[in-house]
Amino acid sequence: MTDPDALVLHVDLDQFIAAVEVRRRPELAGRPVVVGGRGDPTERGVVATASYEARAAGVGSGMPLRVALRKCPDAVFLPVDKEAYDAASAEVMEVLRSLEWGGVPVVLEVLGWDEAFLAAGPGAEDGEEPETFAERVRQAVLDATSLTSAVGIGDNKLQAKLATGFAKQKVSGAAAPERTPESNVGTTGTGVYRISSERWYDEMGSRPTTALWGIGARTAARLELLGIRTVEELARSDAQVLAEQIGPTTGPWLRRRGRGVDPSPVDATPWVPRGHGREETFQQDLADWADVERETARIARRVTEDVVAEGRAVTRVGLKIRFRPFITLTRIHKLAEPTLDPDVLAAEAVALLDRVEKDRPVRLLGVRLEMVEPEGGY
DNA sequence: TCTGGGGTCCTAGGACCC
DNA sequence: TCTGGGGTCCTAGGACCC
Repeated sequence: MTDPDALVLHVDLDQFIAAVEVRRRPELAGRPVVVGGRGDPTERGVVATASYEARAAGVGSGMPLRVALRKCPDAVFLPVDKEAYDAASAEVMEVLRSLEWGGVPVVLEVLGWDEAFLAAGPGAEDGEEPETFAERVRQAVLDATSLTSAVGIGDNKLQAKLATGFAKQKVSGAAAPERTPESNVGTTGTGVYRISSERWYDEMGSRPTTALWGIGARTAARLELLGIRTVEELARSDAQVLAEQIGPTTGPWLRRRGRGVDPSPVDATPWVPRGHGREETFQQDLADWADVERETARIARRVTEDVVAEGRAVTRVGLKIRFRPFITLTRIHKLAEPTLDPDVLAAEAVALLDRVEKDRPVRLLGVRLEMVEPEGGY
């Protein structure tokens, strides 16, 4: 019998941003939709999400909007509407939070707009199989929000998260690229996938290390220098060498990833932000330093509003500046006294500009404000 | 065709103190 | 006069994720 205590589910909404846009504009269904920037594909900006139809034309997230326009001239381009996605996300999370598994409320860890981990709550009773529960999760979200999702099941968060990726391949993957998630609604067994510790190496062993959650191209390249290319090679690697070459914390962590081990619990503690920031890429580079100072102060005041809403004073002020062509610097300063005074914070941000060379046109400016730790810690 | 924006966490190195 | 080393704070940058 399956012990639900040992299991983790990961829920991931399909094409969340594009799906939210199509949901409120049904006439867009079936059309290529690209969401990004201010919705003008001739401006500087990149694709946040592309619908399946746009993906079929070669549009992918992170791609400059101008490139997306060239690849898919028929696409509908829409601006990023954060408030709409916040609201839709809250709808989804409320549905998930209300679910019971084994007769008790689930433990829900929200991971972003469109992702969450679920675990059985304390005292849950054995009974409903995880695959059955996973289908119930998808159906509940669909019924309440009209949004489709995939669910991964694993013995821990790492496995569940990776399983969701496989579930999505089953829905929209290479074998049937023309299928949409909608065509699978109601069909049992699609959009759900399970990985287990017993099957870990069968599923993951021969895949490149980048297939793991938390290993990107840079880390994969470093591992390759040590002769480690696949997940199984990472799992079998010398712990000593990894700790020496990669670091005493990150080395062992990477090796655990390779072995499919992830001891981190599903944690329902609400997220408390460390800070807030805003950055802006200008449509035209700023050549006049007076403009740079004015824009820095403006952004700093804007971020101050976000922080004031949080109610915790600022301890550190950070500046990010990107020059032409694409040279990025950061400067940060710890304040003598925590404050929420907009004038002080704007002045601190502008003062950081004196710590960079003022000799090139500015492409981007960003201000980040870090807050004092809340009472009781994070 | 130039390469977004909002976050977090880790590491390395310098300064400073004991 | 020289030397070693540990601990902590601070900053800059790297890496990753959604």
